[in-house]
Amino acid sequence: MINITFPDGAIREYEQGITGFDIAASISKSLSKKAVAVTLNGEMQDLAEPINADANIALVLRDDTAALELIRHDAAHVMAEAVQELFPNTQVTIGPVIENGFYYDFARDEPFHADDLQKIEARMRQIIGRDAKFEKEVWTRDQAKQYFAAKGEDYKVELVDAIPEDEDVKIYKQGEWLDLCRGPHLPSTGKIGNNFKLMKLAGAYWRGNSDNAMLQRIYGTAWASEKQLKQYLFMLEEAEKRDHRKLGAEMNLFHFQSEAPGSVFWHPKGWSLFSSLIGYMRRKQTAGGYLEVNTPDMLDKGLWEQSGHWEKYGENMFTTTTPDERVFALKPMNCPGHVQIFKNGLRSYKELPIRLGEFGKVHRYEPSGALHGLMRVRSFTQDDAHVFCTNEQVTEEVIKTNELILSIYKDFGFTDIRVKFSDRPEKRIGSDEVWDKSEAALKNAITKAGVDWELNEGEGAFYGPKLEYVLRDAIGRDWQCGTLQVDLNLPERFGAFYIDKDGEKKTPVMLHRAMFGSLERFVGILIEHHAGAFPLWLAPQQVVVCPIVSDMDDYAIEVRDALLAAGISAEVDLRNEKINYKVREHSLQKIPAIFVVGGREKENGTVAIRRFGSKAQTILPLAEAVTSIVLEARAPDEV
RNA sequence: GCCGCAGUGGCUCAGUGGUAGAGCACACCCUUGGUAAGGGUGAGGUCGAGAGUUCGAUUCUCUCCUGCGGCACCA
Repeated sequence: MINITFPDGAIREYEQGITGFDIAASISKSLSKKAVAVTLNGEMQDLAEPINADANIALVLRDDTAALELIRHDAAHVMAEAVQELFPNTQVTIGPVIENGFYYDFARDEPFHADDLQKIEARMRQIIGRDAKFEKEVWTRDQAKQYFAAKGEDYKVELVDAIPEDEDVKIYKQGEWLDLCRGPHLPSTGKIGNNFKLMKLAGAYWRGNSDNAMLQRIYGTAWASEKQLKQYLFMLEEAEKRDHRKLGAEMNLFHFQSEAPGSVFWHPKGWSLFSSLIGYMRRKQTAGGYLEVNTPDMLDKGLWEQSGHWEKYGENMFTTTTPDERVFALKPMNCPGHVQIFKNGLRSYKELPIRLGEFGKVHRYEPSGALHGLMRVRSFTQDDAHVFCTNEQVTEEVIKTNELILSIYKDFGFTDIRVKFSDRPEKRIGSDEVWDKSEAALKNAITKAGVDWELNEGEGAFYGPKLEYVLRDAIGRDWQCGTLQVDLNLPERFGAFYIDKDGEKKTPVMLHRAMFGSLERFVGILIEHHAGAFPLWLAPQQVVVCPIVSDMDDYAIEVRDALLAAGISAEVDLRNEKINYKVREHSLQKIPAIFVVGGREKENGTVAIRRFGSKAQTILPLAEAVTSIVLEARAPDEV
């Protein structure tokens, strides 16, 4: 007999080899119907798996969050079966659960088409209707390899080979179909339910490696209930409405065109936003002890060879050859330029730390398929800075920078921040000893700063380890923005030094950091975060004044001028249109405030204010209205 | 870069092997209307680029460019 402990602490005795299903049945019939799996000492397993020793168990019911993973995983299996039934010459590869759903990668000579998805989905519903049991078998390695080889499933053979020697080769059958799988699964396909949808087709490399074959991936979403599925689909629609590319065009902020792929044409309103960000950041940096500089966009190839960029970053660089045959590269980073400023003249330890900031526009030849609106471009502006300091100052500078970064995100309403620590990449410069030092220094500093971080192995910059600040927007999407890197390599390569107390030359440590990261991307994030409805301080156009009839035009202009004089960006809409029309149009443009002026307002020297997102009208004397807008339009650092 | 899909007036989209249409936007006229689309008239397109098939291509084929969804890469 074995002792089974339940979540409420109750202990019951059962015969050895009893299954989760039997245990559920021993408690109640309804429980045995609802249960889909069991966690044994915290690990989920099949309901049908025998339990052979004392254990803590908890039954997993179909509506539990934990069951969602099984629903999605099983949906992937069913999709694979459906695909093989419909398209016999298709190999199956892997099909994991992902956030919100699942996918399965297939190898097939013919491409799938969008309308195949409906067919596959219909077949999946049939398979689910058959309600076949998921049955686990343990095979020998050879048996599995022979089976899959005979079926022409080359990828599965490779997967069997990759299973560690001490692990069983598990097979799950669902009716006639079977797959190599670690499990666990639901009791039967019927438990998956019908709340799933195939979403899209995509190419994906086998094992995520671009040297490997391109497979065909089908993505699906699956949920426990219809309500959840609908909610998810609704959320996707909402996200689409916020798409910065769509809003950017509608709100006349910027555009792209094919002659400059990946480079932005900023329109007046978009540039106003962009400039507000720079103005804000300039104030924050000045307050933080930074000095602003500006360095050349194009520098001789030789300098990039010296920095190591030519070798390690060359494939991302734009170059140009002048009529006199010199080769220049457009800067992909600002650091080499900043080192030149540091080096220009003798530096004393008394000057350190020196913090040089630049709103530098960098150019990077990004793979064509990576381009994506403002989020991924080929030329972008960084709020880049380099802090030159002594070894002893690293910790304090990292802590300061970290504080500054977090306070900035907070000003923009981002409080859900994750920090990733990326250590040495394969493609790098400098010795392992130097890397040991710089990684330790950065780790030590952020630990002191009290930052929780997760390791991002091998993702550092080629010259040093880095922190990446990932922020989560209003609808739960993550964006990488800030970065903070410790660099012991470039200063040495460039022969930068300062004279220390003892009169000796010392090589400074260089911290690279950006807070917005890319201004372009940050604007994109803000557009999506606010769904285009910017807070007053950022809104490119803050107020529009609309006269109701043309007799009020002169007063409307007076109101507009009062706003302009107070530093508010305001326009007046004198068009021969009804007030309804004007309100609609300016609301679609998400202008934060519409000042409506008619006969009553003109007579009383007031304005009727309608704020974006509300139908309410507030009547205020003009001077008061201007003051309240001015107060609200202050940047967060000026409040 | 790789896989798949797409590219028609400023925007959203319809359509055809015999050189194109709608709505919105735009211009002009009428209308002066209190908080999400008043009415009329008009102008606007070498149907992404190049080549091929054809008597004839925006439509079919190929190549390229750009975009979209992923993958890979990354701020």
